[in-house]
Amino acid sequence: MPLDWTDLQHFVALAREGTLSAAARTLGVDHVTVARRVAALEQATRLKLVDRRARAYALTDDGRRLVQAAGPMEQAAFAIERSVVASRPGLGGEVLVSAPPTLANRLIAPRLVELRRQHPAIAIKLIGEKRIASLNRREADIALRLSRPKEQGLIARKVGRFGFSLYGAPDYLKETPQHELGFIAYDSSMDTAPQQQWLKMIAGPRPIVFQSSDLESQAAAARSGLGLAALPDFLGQSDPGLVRLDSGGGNISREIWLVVHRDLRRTPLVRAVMGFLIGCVASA
Amino acid sequence: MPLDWTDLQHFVALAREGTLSAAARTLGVDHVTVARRVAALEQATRLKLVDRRARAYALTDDGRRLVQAAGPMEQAAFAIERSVVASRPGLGGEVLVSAPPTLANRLIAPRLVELRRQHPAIAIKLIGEKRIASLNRREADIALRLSRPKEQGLIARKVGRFGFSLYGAPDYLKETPQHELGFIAYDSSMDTAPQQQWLKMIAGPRPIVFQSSDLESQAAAARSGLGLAALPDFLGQSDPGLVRLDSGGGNISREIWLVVHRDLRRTPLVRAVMGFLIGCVASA
DNA sequence: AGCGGCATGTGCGAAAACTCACAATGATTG
DNA sequence: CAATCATTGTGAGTTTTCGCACATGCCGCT
Repeated sequence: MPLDWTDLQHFVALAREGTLSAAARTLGVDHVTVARRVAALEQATRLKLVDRRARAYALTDDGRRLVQAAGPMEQAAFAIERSVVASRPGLGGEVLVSAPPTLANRLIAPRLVELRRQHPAIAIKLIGEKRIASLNRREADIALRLSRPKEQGLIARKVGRFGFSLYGAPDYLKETPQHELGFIAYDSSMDTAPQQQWLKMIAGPRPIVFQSSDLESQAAAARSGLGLAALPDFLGQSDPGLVRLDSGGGNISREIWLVVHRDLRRTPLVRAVMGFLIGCVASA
Repeated sequence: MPLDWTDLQHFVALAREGTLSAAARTLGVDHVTVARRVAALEQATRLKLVDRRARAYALTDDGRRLVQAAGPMEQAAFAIERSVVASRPGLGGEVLVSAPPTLANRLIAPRLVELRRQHPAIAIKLIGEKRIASLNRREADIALRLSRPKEQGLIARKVGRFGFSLYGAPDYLKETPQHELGFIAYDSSMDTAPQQQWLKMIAGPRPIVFQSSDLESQAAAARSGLGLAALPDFLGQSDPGLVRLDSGGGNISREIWLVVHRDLRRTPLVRAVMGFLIGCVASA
């Protein structure tokens, strides 16, 4: 009798995520279940697949071979999930949308009511995470990204652009001389982002007084008079507690890319949501 | 959360086998389980995948699409099973061998004891069926066939040849004039087999007095004096109750092919069994 | 060095899945 | 046309599987 495919599924998830807990999260089960199913697979194959180490599991040679053989199976499983979504008739069902947090909160979320009015049966699940969701693994059906993705099988389309400017509280700007201005930046994990490098260039020798991974926090800090933050114009312009400062040092802008998997691009449901998203970012 | 792979496995089995019962047999579960898992898959995908008809299930359009998408997944699963077998270390474990019934009974089974003496840890599961087992689906690890297979990924090697001759009981041959001889043949499902066509050519207008799908039955009938049967020489020669008749009309012989999947050909365990099988048929 | 976060292992209770046995239905065959 | 075979459907009982809660252990940070 054949191997249990669920055992394989759990094992592949463990191999990809590295830990029982992470694998359990992606599978929507308890970590104990993952451990049990992997043990079951080891017994069914009579192979030792993992070394139980303290903090994380390590695959044995046999385990690596099995994962390699199982890679195509997982890809096929993802293709099936996409096929299921693509088969959904009409304009009803759940669509997973991934977008950078600020885009999600400021441009999309406020206008979801419009979509719901037009297509009451569409339920959007909006994932506002900085981590780029994998469309291949169907962590999302549609994604908004700030750069063109390079992955296989994905269709990307430039749908908008927005500029960054320096924003601060009006009182702060009035009271503070140019050379004493403080700056608000991303944390160092974003050092490679263009807007971060642009901000640091503008700041020059002047101090960075606050770092946050979250743009909303930076905006709030700027609003309270802590310093200047590089914010998207769609965020800064609409905030009555902030004014735009002409930085003098040129401006920077980023593109917005709409990304969808090839398998889903013709699905009515997905197309409807894509149209809605384009409307959201066109105004930026 | 992702689809349950076991649901997919059961659905694919149902689609391939056509009935709940047959799918349940290949999966080693009860037919109720297959029905329940397919229902679960329908609920998870929110698609109607099968039409419950009286005698057998019929796939809907969505079901067919899903099966098509799942085909690669099943292929990958079979590849994994082969990979598991190929990973087995040393000369121990179970090997599934498929061979035509007579070859299995007469050439292989009597010599299994030799293999067991040489490699005590090898357990052979010998499947003596006329139906050709699929090596791709891992219904068998090694197969002996009477013709070269055309399937992808399989390695075939000619390992022997055996001739057919007419055999009958000595008394029957002495007492019966040539033109009154009766013949013993396969049933009509084997009409395309060369030995069957050869027998009918020899028989000419003379009657076929008995048909059986089983060579052993034909031999037994011939032994009892019912008529002449076309038997492999390795079978007829070793039977003291039968004598070979020079048919005059030329002879016929069939090749024996040893077939193994490419993924398994280098596995020590499989190689050992292959060597044993070659030894079995070389004497034919 | 102490502490917080994250990961794994264990025991138990609850829930779900599976098997078994039997009934019903429809197709095929003599 | 009856009978038989194979399949699907239903209900009951039992096994198994799963999730929760807690304990333990390791790493990184202060």
